[in-house]
Amino acid sequence: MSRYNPKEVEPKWRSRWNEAACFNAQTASDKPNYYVLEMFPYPSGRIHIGHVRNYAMGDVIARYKKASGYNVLHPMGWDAFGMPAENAAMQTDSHPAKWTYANIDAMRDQLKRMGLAIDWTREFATCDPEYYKQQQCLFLDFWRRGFAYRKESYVNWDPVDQTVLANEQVIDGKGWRSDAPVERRKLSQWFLKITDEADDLLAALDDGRLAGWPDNVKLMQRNWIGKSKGLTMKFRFADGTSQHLPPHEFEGGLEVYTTRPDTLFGASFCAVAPDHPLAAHYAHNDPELQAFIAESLKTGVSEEAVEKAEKRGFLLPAQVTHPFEDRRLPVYVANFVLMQYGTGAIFGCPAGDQRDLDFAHKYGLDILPVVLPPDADRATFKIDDEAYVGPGTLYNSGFLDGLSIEDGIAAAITEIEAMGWGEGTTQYRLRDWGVSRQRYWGCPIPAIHCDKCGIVPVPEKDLPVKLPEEADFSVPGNPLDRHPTWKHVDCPACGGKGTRETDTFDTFVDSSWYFARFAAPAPDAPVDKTAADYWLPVDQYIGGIEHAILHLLYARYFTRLMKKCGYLSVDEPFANLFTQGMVVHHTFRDENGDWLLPEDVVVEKGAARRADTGAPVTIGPIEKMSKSKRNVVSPEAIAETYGADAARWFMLSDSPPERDVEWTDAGVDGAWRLVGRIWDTVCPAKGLLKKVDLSRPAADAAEKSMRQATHGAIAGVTDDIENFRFNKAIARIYEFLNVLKKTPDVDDWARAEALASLTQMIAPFTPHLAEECWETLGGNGFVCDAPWPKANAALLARDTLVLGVQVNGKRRAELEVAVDADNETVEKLALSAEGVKRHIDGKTVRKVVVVPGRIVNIVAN
RNA sequence: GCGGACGUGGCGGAAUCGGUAGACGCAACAGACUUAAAAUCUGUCGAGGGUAACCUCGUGGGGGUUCAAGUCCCCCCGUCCGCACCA
Repeated sequence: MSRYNPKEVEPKWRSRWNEAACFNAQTASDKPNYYVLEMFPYPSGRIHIGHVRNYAMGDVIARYKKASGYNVLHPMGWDAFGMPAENAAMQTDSHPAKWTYANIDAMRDQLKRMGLAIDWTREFATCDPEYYKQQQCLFLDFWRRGFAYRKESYVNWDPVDQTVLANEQVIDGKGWRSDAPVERRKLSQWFLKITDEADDLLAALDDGRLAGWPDNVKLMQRNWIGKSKGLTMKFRFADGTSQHLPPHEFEGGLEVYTTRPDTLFGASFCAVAPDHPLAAHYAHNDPELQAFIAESLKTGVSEEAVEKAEKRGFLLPAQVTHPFEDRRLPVYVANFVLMQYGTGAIFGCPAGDQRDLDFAHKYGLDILPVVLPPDADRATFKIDDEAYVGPGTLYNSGFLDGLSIEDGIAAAITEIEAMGWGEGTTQYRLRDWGVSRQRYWGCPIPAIHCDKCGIVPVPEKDLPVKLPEEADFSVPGNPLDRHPTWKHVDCPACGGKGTRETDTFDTFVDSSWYFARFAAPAPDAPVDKTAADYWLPVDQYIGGIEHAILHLLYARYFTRLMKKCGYLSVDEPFANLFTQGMVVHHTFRDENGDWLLPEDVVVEKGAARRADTGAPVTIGPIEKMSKSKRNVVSPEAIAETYGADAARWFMLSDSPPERDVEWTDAGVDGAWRLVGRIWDTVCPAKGLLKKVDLSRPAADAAEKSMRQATHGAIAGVTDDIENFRFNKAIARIYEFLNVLKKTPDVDDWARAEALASLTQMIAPFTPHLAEECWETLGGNGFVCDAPWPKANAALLARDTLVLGVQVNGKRRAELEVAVDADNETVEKLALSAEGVKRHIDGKTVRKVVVVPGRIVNIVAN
């Protein structure tokens, strides 16, 4: 028996798969189709062990589905635009394209060495002009149909990266990548009208279209979209307080949005956001107000933590009238009102809203309770420091008195609508998607600015708008904007002088439709419709939970737009979603604060030092592996020593796939031992499949226990793979292997069945080893083409089973009984069992509970 | 603050419907092989007590429902994630 040598075996099978084009998806096939896709990687330079885990999971599914008779599409590509390439260009004085393509070459090579069942013929990078040309086509289509527009707006400006960030890229007031405090700037930006689709994006979360998605992701998206129903109404300005207001902006009054119109009778003030036009109007001649506004805007974005709870306001000269009662309400500028949500103005009901209550306390405003809690006494119920937001009955509320909150809301809306002061409306937290980035390394937005014609689309015949090859990356800012020639072009409409749009797309645009391009590449269109209809939606999408909101929401939105434009027929891109956990590791920094690779650090007794110099090292928190913090573990050393199979096996062992795992070096040995054990088990059976005809019925009925183990394993492993329980599938394979080892004397037929099944079951996990075993056993063709074994139901049934017997809920004995034994027999046997007799001796048996096939419990005292 | 998930041996984790807690792996320990080491193989491995058979305790803490609770209910503690002045 020769020792298994992955260094020889693994490359051999990879080249054989390659020659046979084993994993290329069929364009025409009568098999059912299955599209499995992992979120494509950013080409950061090297793959790390987290990538291995991610792609190994998809590979298990791909190989399992292929063996199960599907025409499988499992493609790979590169999310290749983005800032790191540009930063690298700045630092190394090279070009982002060069850096990116070099990284892609290196990572493709590494991924290929993992033995993934990928159709590499469909590979592309989003920075390929053929891809981004089609993206520009899509955009022109969207623009033409009114899904894209420009608007002047405040943006989140990252002062370090010198770029605009989406709201969702701002975390705690800081840039998601740079960690620098974000500033506000006003720029003219491109937007996609994702809010138009908010309702359908939300509805699909609940109506079964996303039944294959995890609940937590759906919940996050639901919260992100943040739909609320309420009333938009105008509070009329009181006589004599509005004569200086610009009439076109404030005609009819001050517009506010509320979800609680039932509390209108409790209103004691109105407030507008610091950046509301009304505030701006009065600030014009009021330096004090100007200062207040400036202060509020600053804290609003960057230092919310500092003055978190403090509600501050500035009283305006204007007053408004109450819609139902003859009284006036003061109007404030308040730092806790947000311009971006609703109308940027509110009415305050201190009794029913904590913020309003805090504000009322501070400025001495009336606090009139209007909701009486169910068990409260209206004579004594009072609001002190806590607003009442619970259920109850309306009171102190004129025509709403006695109504529930729900009925009160409806009645108030009806009344306001009848008065013509406003109407019931729906609001979303979700805002339109700003897609402009002031960067070089992205897909150019195909538009031309002309003094005469305004903004003109680039004609399709002129696409792609390619990035200029020469660019200056030596200073921050947008290299496209300062390029000497690139942006100067003729206006396609009038032929006069024009300038190109120098913004490029947010890279989330690139990743919003790549799955469609993989499935349906076409030379002259974004997608080939027939192929897209065949493959989409993606049957199984796999990726990190960190993309639960942004990427997944944008991709869902894009799919809807592409459907509206006739490119696709589905509106949901991903039928089933699995969010795998991340591989995490401690971060390490040396005395200078520089990040260190784990392989350069030695940790002993909780203290860390550099492997080379012995200098002390600070152990940082456990974080997701990322290139920037260098807490990455390279799979190369592992693959070099133990082979790709051991690395794959190890990454899928032990931990449930959805959970984060902390990387430890310790366990790889176990995976390597497994590889050796399987090889040692298979080797002595060389050529067995040539001797035995497994298609004929079993030779000997006496081998039932071996066959039961085999078929039990098949059933279990199959079920576990189907349900993404790879760790359990692996545990079952170990169990089966243990059984095989403990039953050396079985006939050839049963042994052949066991070993063939074992080989097939490990094939999705350790594909090279499986092929080598298959060949050794004398199997036909590739094991990856062999049909997945089917568990025989007759062999899963047992004749006897072992029942636990409890006395007063504590296990005292075990019984082996026939599966079909009746309760009386079981009860009799249980009562006479040795361990049981000891515990009921001298007691009276009060009750015997027999749960067939599960347990017996004897109650005695 | 709001919403969600989770808490099981030294470690990762298993336990499908409320039914024998700790499968499987890692680490550790002991033994075999070896001049020796590595590799491999065999065995032990929740805690406490007992020569042993076996007994007691045990799934973050406290209470409850039940013949029976890791699992269900209530309260508390802790960890993680998402959102965070959303009117």
